Amino acid sequence: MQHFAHHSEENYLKTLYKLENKQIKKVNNIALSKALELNPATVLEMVRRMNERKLVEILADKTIILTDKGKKKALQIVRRHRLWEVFLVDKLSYKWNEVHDLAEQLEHIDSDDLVKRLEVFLGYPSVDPHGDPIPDENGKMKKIRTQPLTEAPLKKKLTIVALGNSSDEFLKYLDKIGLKIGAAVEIVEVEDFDKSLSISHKKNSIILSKEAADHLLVNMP
Amino acid sequence: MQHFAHHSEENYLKTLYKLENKQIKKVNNIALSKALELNPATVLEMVRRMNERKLVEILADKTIILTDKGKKKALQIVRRHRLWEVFLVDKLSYKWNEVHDLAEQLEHIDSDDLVKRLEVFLGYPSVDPHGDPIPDENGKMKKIRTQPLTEAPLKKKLTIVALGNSSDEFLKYLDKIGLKIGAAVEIVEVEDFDKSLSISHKKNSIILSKEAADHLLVNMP
DNA sequence: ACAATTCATTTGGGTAACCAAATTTATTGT
DNA sequence: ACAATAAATTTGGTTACCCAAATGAATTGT
Repeated sequence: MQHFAHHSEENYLKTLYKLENKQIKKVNNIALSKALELNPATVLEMVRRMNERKLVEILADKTIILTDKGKKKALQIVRRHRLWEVFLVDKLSYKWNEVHDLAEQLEHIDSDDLVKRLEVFLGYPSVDPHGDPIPDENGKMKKIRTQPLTEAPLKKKLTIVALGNSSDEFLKYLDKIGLKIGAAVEIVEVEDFDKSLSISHKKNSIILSKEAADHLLVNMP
Repeated sequence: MQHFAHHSEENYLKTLYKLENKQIKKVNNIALSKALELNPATVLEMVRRMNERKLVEILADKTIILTDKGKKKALQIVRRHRLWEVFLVDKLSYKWNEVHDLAEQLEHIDSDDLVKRLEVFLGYPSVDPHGDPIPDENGKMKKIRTQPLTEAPLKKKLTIVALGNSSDEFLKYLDKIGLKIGAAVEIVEVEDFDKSLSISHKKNSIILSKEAADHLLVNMP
């Protein structure tokens, strides 16, 4: 009955992966500590252990980077996290913005077979409820190119693939007007005056402010 | 990012609950240690902590028993475990005998809401894949009375509700002859010579040895 | 009854994660 | 260049679990 192998380590890997991909700056001990909301001493200790396990490298300037091995593991966690999110939303009727903490727990369940079966059960989803792509078993992930709806071409079929803002207010607003990730839309017209957009969605016409449209990310072929 | 509150404690509670219900003997430190596969010193320490938390009582003769509070918590874990088992079998196509370890992990996911939604999603199952009843939110559980098929009455509609043996071989055998938990059967005849049974199932006739029938538990009204 | 066995308990350790506070080592603005 | 700032590191803890081995207490077979 041994519980959880390196539960924490997985959090470090995932956070490191996210920081490497999202930030411009190098990831140092302080940055990682802040992201993990842990004490720098704690993080330093852990990073050293992970270095010994060949999961990270510590460069001369103290930058912390994932090794290939670390990256692979990190992508596995990301994969689990996103698949569980799909499960929670598609099967248990959670909202997009409610699933993060639960997925954070579920991602640590240790079984590749389970994850594989989950993927099959969910019908091989390619993106999670936030529109982020789901890595395959080998950690390969399609880079999805997106653009804000405000920059997309008129009269083209577009799909909302992600949100630039996941605040409660925004999600509720989208709920109200009937839009969600995966929705097929088409820009009908842009109002010169205030840049508001008139779009069509399921035969309905919806008017969006420039601000709202800016946070709707659509596919870019 | 604080992980898991009292992950171990949940294992102690569940194990204690099972021992109290399955065993005739009083549960002492040694018995609990053996069941948990942990050192007696470890268990003693933990049991004391749980005593302080009012989850268990330590009687004068050193018997360890769950308090009402402890029992309630234990039943919650049992509920989670069994619901996850249903999920794994019904939705992810696992076999009855493959799900225990995974459910052991999943049962620690900390969210009552998730468990509730899971229950709804699974259609309010009343028993897990092994035929054990699933407690409701308040810990109430129907006691299912069972009897071996060998002791059940002839020519009555019976349902296989549990197995007296969960070995791989037995499960494979059942698979082969088309029987599983939930199956409706009826005893047609008992052979005097070797006590083998002829039963009907889905319009087919199946011959079972006494030994096999002994391990098939059916409902007892 | 009493030696043998079993159980309970104590003692002394161990590991994985965590922290605060002090210290050392850059880095940086003037 | 050099004081101020920031980052890295060290030191000395903590908690939750876990163990082996020694000791003490209770039970049991003969």
